[in-house]
Amino acid sequence: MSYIEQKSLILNELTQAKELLKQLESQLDAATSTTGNLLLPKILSSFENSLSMLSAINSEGGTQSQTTGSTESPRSVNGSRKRHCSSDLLIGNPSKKKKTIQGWTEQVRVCEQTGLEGHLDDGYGWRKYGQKDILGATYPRGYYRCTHRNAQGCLAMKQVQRSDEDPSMFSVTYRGRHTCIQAVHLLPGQSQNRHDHHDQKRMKLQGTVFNFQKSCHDKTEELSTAQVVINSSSFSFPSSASLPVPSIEKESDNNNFSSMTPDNHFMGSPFTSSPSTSVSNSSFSPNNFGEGQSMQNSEFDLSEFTSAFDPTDLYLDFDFLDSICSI
DNA sequence: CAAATTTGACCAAG
DNA sequence: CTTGGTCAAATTTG
Repeated sequence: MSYIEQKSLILNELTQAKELLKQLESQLDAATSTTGNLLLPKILSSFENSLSMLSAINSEGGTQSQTTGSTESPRSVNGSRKRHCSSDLLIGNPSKKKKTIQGWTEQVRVCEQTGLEGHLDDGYGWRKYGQKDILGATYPRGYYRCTHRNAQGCLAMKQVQRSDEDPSMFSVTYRGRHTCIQAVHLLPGQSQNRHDHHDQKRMKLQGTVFNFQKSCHDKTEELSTAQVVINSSSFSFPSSASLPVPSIEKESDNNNFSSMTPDNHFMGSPFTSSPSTSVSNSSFSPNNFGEGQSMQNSEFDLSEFTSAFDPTDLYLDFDFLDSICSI
């Protein structure tokens, strides 16, 4: 079956499911189910987002599956490139191109419009390892990697860049997946905090407006951009965490927001809220750190993070879509 | 003291 | 050459 055929099938199914959801919504309205009414718009918007993003996927290229198929970067894990003795290393490993694009798994824009202390935490510890001025951008781009890179070989990274036109908006680009276990959050004393933290986050995200827009660039590594507009109007966050805050904010001369952290979930909220992380990543998500995946089945919050980052996976990560995948 | 950040230099790709 | 990404020494932070 060709890629295009699969795509149209999935589109059909999604559209149908969306219509069904609309019907369900109207029925629920009549029945006045308050809890359901909160969820339905989210689910609906997820469908619409999925549809738009799916149609954005290049039909013949299959760019996403390609890029994410090899999520792990080619760079050596031990990766030390020494400045002085680098020659032997590179000669010994000539095949490796070291960096390249291919790992971009998700790009999320986080915009905190009103909230000041909106401390969106993605639950991970990040260590900044670089900052660069980007051509055409007013603000520098910060480079972060997982704190546990050395300890656990976690290759997750992210880039944070403040938007030029709207300085209150950050563009966060994730690369790689977390294979680490965030020890902080597993501590008995703090696990409860983390739980609460999550709950707050979830509540917060209920007031979130999601605008998924296609970024139909010609670059193959470019993925659909999820624009997350967060109306954190009434939520104040205890800035309990000593989370790594991008240095951008420090140099913010003007901003009223003093502690904004451009963080987010890997998957954006409409997806994280579905506990159906049965992980339907059939073909993708080649995780070489097999032991790190043991958490999938048990911990709900962890399963959120271990889910695939490939948008393709994201969209198909619904239970009722599993059948479609098997087409 | 360790851990995180800053910052200029290095490196590959275009 | 320029540009974006990374390294690592120096510095800051807790």
